[in-house]
Amino acid sequence: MRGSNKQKITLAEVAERAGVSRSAVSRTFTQGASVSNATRAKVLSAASELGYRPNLLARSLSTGISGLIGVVANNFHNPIYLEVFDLMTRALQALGYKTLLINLTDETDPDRSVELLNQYQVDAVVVASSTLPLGFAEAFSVAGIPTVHAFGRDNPRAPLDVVGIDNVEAGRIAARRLIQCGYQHIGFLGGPERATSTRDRLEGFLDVLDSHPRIKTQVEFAGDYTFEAGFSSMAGLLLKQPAEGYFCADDVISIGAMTAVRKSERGVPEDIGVIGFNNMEIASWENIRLTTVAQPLKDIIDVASARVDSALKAQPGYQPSVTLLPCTVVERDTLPPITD
Amino acid sequence: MRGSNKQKITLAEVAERAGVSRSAVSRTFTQGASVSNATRAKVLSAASELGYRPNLLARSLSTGISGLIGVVANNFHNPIYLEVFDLMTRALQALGYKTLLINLTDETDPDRSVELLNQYQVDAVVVASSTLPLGFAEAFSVAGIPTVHAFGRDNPRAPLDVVGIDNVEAGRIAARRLIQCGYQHIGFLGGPERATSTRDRLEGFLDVLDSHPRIKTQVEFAGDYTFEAGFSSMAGLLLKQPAEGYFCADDVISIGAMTAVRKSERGVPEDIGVIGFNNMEIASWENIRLTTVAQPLKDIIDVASARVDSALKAQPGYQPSVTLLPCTVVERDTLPPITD
DNA sequence: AAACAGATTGCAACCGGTTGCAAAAATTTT
DNA sequence: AAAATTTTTGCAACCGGTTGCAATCTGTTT
Repeated sequence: MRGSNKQKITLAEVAERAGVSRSAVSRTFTQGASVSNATRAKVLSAASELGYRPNLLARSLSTGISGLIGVVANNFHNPIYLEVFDLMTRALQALGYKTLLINLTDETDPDRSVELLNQYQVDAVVVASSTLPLGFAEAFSVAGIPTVHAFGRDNPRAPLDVVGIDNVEAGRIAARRLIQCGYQHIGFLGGPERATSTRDRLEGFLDVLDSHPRIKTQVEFAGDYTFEAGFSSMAGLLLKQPAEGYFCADDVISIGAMTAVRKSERGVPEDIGVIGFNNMEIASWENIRLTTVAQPLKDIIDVASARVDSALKAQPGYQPSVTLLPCTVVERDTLPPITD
Repeated sequence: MRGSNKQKITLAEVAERAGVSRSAVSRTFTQGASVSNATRAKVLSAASELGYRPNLLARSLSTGISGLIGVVANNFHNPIYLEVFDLMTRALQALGYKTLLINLTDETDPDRSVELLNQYQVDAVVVASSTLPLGFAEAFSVAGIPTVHAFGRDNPRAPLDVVGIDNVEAGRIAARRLIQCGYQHIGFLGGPERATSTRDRLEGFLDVLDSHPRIKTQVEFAGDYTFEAGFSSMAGLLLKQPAEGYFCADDVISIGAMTAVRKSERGVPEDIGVIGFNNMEIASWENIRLTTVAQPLKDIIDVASARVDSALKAQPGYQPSVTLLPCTVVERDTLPPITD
């Protein structure tokens, strides 16, 4: 007895059962269409007896609206993205959209992605990545797909909606916090050198340090957002002349770096202070307690999904905008307490 | 100059340009349809000049195949799911499917999910969760949607495709490994008590220990797959009479537990040994080096997606099957080396 | 009661594809 | 070269909805 394979019931069947036209049925299921209460009632009861559900794909054919939002990602190793997916799917679902999750890890050709998104008639796409080449978001936008770039940055080449953090300011915040510790030698241990997020943070970082000419600065890049990269970069630094405190590009890198420091018989924060980035869950663990710069994840997602929504309901004159949200430092135990 | 809003081009336009019928165009874009090379060539060139891409949603209307696979999840806090999503999207994409990611965190009513999946005409759904109530997978299957439950277990109530690990055997493996350490008092620090995965592992665990009546056993449940839960459960255990070695339900719980142990001035593995579960990336970190039971994530996903594929191409007599893959322990530094 | 406005309804065309069928064309057989 | 067969092609209907338009049905207004 293989499951009661429910036939899909269609509009026409409901119409017949309710003794009305197909239009009537359609209208009772579309917002703001004109149906009398009498027929609506007939239709509704027929529909529920039959268990009718409109076929949204068929509907999309006439309306041109699929309700599908492409969520494009290429970094499935940074744990914050799990939270991003959680928040994003829920936000989109709450607005009545569905998430088409596109993994671009293996993809290098923007046009192929455009094709893919187009074939599925996504209404919009949100690029959730700070590492995807800008060409992708650009290509989506040029192809006429409303695009919002979450965790992105202003891109003068293509005007598109951007929601992210102010990485330059984040770099400044970290630099100021390290200066507050009284350090005379401060290090920047960045992520991949080419990533714009890395470059922006470095810019802000150096910006602040420029006005403190006495403080020595050191700049280094971990190739990767991994423990291993943080560990080995720091191990290398320790062989030379390490700084007194480091701003690391990421919490995972920070933990790798801290592990290297401690392995060398030095203490964190006694000998070397560390401030991380992202405020991942792990940063709060009792055995880590990493002082770190937090990005307002939920806000970013909320703004991004609201932006999608309004881009879709937009008037012809819709202009994309860029929103950069501020970061905050969350104090824990890997920097010495502030000496004021 | 707002992006060159490409109009979508349709079959009809290509047909006109190529000077053939719409059917001819359709046929050149469908596998195994009958078109002469001559017309195929004409169509193809017209199509590429115009930049035509078939609208897959429209196609799905006639073919009844949407190419959409619902991936249903409800646990966005366990880092392994990030890897699951990565592997799953890539596997599905490689087979030509698209992933509709459905977040059921807030959902308690199976029927509503069925409705949602049905409205989008998903061809199949893979439930990627060991904690989603069985009623969901069951409801999908009953509604006639081919369902494969990844990370699930055999469910006698509804015959559906299951791919997961043998949790009972995993419990046995962990127990045997702890016994090898020569411990006379062994503990099971499980996840949520109601979860079937917890219960299955406990069953296997006790199964092995039953044949070692001299060994004392202790059973405790962390309410949650979190650091905090592991930490506080272990802290509680330490106040009483802790066992010599513990099998923890999860790597994160393990790390919480280890942290509690160390905070109490005891050593891991000298005083208390720990074996975890999942082999998450973090388990291999230099400062953790957790001995743990690994589940074959990639294999599970590969089998699950292959199962989806074959369920869709299946002959009428298709029978769902359950596949339970074996786990292996990966040795690191939180259990004393095996004394043989 | 007649004239009018507004609300409701069904018809039919359309969204962008697929596909059974019969006619036309190309190829093979006799 | 005619007949038989196979391949290719276009017509038209269909997938499951939506929607402009004109016709019908209400309820008002005078």
